[in-house]
Parts: sequence; C-alpha cells; structure tokens
Amino acid sequence: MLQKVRQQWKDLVEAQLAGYAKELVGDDDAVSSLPPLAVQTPPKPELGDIAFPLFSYAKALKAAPPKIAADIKARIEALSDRPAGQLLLAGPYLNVKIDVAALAADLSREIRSEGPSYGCNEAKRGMKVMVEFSCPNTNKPLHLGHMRNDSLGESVSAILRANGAEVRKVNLVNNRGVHICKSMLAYEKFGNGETPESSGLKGDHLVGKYYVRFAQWEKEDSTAVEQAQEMLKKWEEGEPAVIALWKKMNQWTLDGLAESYRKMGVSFDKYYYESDTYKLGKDEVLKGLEKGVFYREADGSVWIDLADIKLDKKVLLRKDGTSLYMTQDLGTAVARHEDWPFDSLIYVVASEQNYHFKVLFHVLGKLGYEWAKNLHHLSYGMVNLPEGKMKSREGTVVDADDLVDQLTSLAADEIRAKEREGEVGDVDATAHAIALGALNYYLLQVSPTKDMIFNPAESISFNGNTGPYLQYMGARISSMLRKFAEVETDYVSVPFDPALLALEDERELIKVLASYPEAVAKAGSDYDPSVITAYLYDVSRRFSKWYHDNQILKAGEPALVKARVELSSMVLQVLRNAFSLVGIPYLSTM
RNA sequence: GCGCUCGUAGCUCAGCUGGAUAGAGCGCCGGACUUCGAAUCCGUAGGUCGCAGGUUCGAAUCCUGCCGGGCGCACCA
Repeated sequence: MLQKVRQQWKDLVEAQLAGYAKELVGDDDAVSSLPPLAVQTPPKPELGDIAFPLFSYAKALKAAPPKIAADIKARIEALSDRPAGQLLLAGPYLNVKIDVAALAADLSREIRSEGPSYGCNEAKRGMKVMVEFSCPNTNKPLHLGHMRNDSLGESVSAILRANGAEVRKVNLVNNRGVHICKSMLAYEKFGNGETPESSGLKGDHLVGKYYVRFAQWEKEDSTAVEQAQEMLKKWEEGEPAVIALWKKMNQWTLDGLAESYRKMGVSFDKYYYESDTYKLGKDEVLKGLEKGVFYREADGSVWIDLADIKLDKKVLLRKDGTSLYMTQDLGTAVARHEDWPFDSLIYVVASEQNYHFKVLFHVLGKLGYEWAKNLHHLSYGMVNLPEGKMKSREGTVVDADDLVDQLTSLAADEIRAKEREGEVGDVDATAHAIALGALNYYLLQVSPTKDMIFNPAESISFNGNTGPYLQYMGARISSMLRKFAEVETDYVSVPFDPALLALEDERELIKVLASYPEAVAKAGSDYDPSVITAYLYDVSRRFSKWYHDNQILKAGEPALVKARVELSSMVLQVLRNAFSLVGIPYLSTM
C-alpha cells in the first residue's frame, strides 16, 4: 500500500529526470545511460516520507545534486496532474511528504475489507511448498534446540501461506538406528518393565531416561555399543521380540512428542518415518550411475565428484550396496515429490548440515530433477546458554516441556500478582498463551542464520521487547475497543475523517501500518520470521507511545474520538495478523 | 589445514541489495499512576560498527587480507 505511493512518485521523478536530462544534455544517449533512481526513507519524519538521493546524477547531468533536486521539484510542481503530496528540498535529496490522510482513508477501507488477510499477497499463488521441520529422534524428549526449529518451521509455513503458497508441513521422525537401539537396550536391561503409567513419566521422558542410562552403562561395560549394534542388526532382520520392543517404546515417545507439539502449538500435515524411508534412494543412485553422473569404485561403492562446485568427492552408496544418509535423503526427496508434487521444498535444519544440503541439492540437480533448483535449506544457528553450549552429559540441556511449564507458571503468578484472575477468566489458558508468545518471539527475534544465546532469566521476563509486551498492546486495544462498543451507537453518524490524524506519531503509525504488506513479502522471500518480529515491535512501540500521550475515548470531539478509534482498531488488526505469522497467541485480555 | 558462517553499546539483538547525526531491549541512574489496564511511557549516560587496506562523491553495509568465535570436512545420522 505504501509501496504503491512510493512507486507512483518514483515513476514521476524518473520521468522528470529523463526529460530534464534531455533538455540539459540534448541527446537520447544521456537519457538512457542515466543511473537508476534510488528510493529511500528519510532518517527523520520532518524531512518527509520518501527520499530520492540525487548524488549519482551529478556526473551525467553535469550539475550539483542540490540544483538537480530543485529543478526537478520545480518541474513536477509545474505539472497540473500530479499525486497529492508535497515536495521538499534537503540538499542533494528530493523528498516527498505524502498525503497521509489519503493513505489513511485507503488503509482503513482495505483493512476493513480484508481483515485477517490484510497484508497477504499473491506472490506465490499456485505454488506448492513443502516445509520439513522438527525431525525428532525417538530416543529422547524435545529440547530447546528443537524449539527453535519448530518455531521457525511453523512461522515460515504461515508466512509462505500469507504469500499465497499452498503449504504442506511435514515431519520426518528419526525412529531407527543405533541410537534408538541404545535406549531400547538399556530399557531391556534396567527397565524392569517400567511404563509411562507405572512411572508417571511422559513417554518421551521415560525413553529418554534409558537413553541417558545407556550412556552411563556404556562407561561400565565396554561391550555396550557392540550390543546395541547387534540389536540394530536384529531389528533389520525383523526379529519379533526386538520389533515388539521397538514398537512399544517408539509409541511411548511419539505419544509424548504429540503432547509436546500440542502444547507448543506445532502441527504437521504429514508424518514420515525413517523406518519407512531409510532404504530409499538406491534406485536413484543407480539411475545416476547409468546416466554417467556418478561413478563406481573398484570396491563397488558409488561416488560423485563434486569438483564442479569446488567440493570433494562424496560416497552415495556403500560397497555392500546399502544406503547412507545422503542416499536416503535423495530417495526421500524424490518419493515426496511423487507423493505431493511440490514446486519447492524447504528443509528447516541446523547449520551443522550446510554441507550436506549443498551436496544433496546439487546431486538432485545432476539427476535431472528440475525442481532441485527450488530446494532451500533454511539453516539456523545453535541455541546456546549464557554459560556456553548445552551438553547432555552435563545435564544442561533445556527440556522443552519443562520450559513451557515453567514459563506458564510464571505467567500465572504474574496474572495473580496483578489480580487479574477475574478479567482473564481461565488463568491457566491465558498463562499458557503468554508462555508461548514469550517463547516464540524470543526464538524468532534473532536472524535464523545466527547462533543465539538463550538466557532463561531474560526469556521469562515479560517486560521490554518481548512477546508478552506485544500481547499486552493487543489486549489494551481490545479493552479500549470493548469500551467503545458500549457507546458506539452515539458514533454511527460520525464519519471517519482521516485528516484528523495529523500528529507526527499518527502519521508514522499510519505509514507503518501501510507498510505491513511489504514486511510480509520480505519475510516470505527471505524465509525470515525475524522480519515480522521486528515489524511487530516497531508497530507496538509506536502505538504505545501514541496511546500513552494521547487520549482516545476521551479525546473530546466525537470526530476525533472516531478517528483515533479507527486508527487503534487498524493497529489491532495488523497486530493480530502479524501475531499469527510468528506464533504469538492473541489475547483480548491478559 | 580446507570450506561455510558470525564478529555493531557492559549484556542480548536490529540495521547489511552503499547514502543524511549507527538503533532497540535489558542493566545503570533519574522521572511519570485520584486520569481509556504502569506487563506501560519519558529522559540521562554508554559505540574507533573486530583490525588493516581497497572500490566509491559516499562504506556498519561491497571486495581483499588478517585476527577472533562457531560449525563442518565418516562407506554415522
């Protein structure tokens, strides 16, 4: 919306620059070789709303930028038909102060008619995008690292939907392998038939307990790992007792994970299990061999030479003909494309695997899959603690369930401390929503590629730049609108007059609201939820300052009340829309 | 050693497709509640944007080198 206004002015200035160049220099070459016009935002509101820096035209036009700015300004002002707004000179910049009242009028209409879909666009209309995330192991519960993954996966999926894509969220559960056998073995040896029911432990925590137990036992018995490998062999041979134990324990974990996901607001359209996919890919590799894009070593193993992307050689099939991680991922990608012919597939996986995905995508391209060029690895950095890395051996791993519970109980304490139980109604549900808002916002605030430090003390703070702060702004506006609703009948005949929103804070707020669609588009093309979190904070901060300094319901003049209420309700709609993209539950009271 | 990645205020982070005095939050210090919910708002202090070159009218932003942190470099996943 703001984009449109900007473009309008850009076209106009560009056209005038061309005309000006022709007059000044005289030939068409001078016109066609003009540098492109940059569009910027002035650093201070009093300098205008749109800025056109003219430095780069000095050479071509043989004139000083301030003079060019002045001349272009004069030319535009001489036009009879031009967009509403005012031109300002600021040295080498030609700035525009746009007609914010007109913008506000359009914005109000648009937000009212589009509601929850205000900000959405059609950029990816018709595109099928698969998003893979979470991918837990079935030998332990989720921890903080998974939470960053899940937050990103959910958020990116929502963002892509807002950009018009058809999204399918998928999970690939890692339910087989030696590490799974380790917890099985330890359970067999030390479990004494314990169950989630008998122990009172959540299934995934119970299984995790035996994974830890294995690590302990491994130190006492040097044959432990060997025994686990034997168990894996039996699993692969389908030995009934092993399969039965595997099924039982996997189910415990999966039930536990399902509960964690529910608690975290995470869901999937489809689950894939590695036990079904781990043998895939062999055919793909053999096809590649036929095509001559791979080669076979004397020992029978199959390789690809990655010299063309300046990497080493990589094994794709073992000498005994069995699959590897890479083989599996090749096969899984192909199988999924057959399942659901996506245009693009996004893997939300930690940056440790950058190399793996670089190779995977390249190999798929070599195999001739044209969709390979639309595969994307959404790589994210580690989550560390203030003391350093999380280490399972040192017991510093932050458990996902514990964290959510802890935050929920702190939020509940806060509600009680503020004596808001009555207004809030369901304290637990509200506290839980606050906990999720706090967590998702904290995790999504940081650019995905960067490692981040998770400071528990800071994450549980509900003040400052936090999820609850944003939720609070939403709740405040809702509260105010409820009050307004009681007297709304008095205002039905009062029209919304956007010209009354002339304060600087109001102008800025309107512009920010009008730029929301651009934030959604950028978040979508960059696969970056932090664009939305930053946007949310910007809107909230501006709103709270304005709201603090100015009265809304008590503004006096009915027309002014109406205008400010209208602005507030626009802010609320945008907040809610953006909340839904980053996993922050909206609360009408808190 | 090679590759990828990050290095901005005491701490946690924005800003990075080059542009006008580098921004927030936390913390510190100091203000604002008989007034639409103070989970709020305002103000002060705090930065050679890792270092050195280069490109440019202009560099936190682009290029090169160096230094420092992280990750990766298995016929493991």
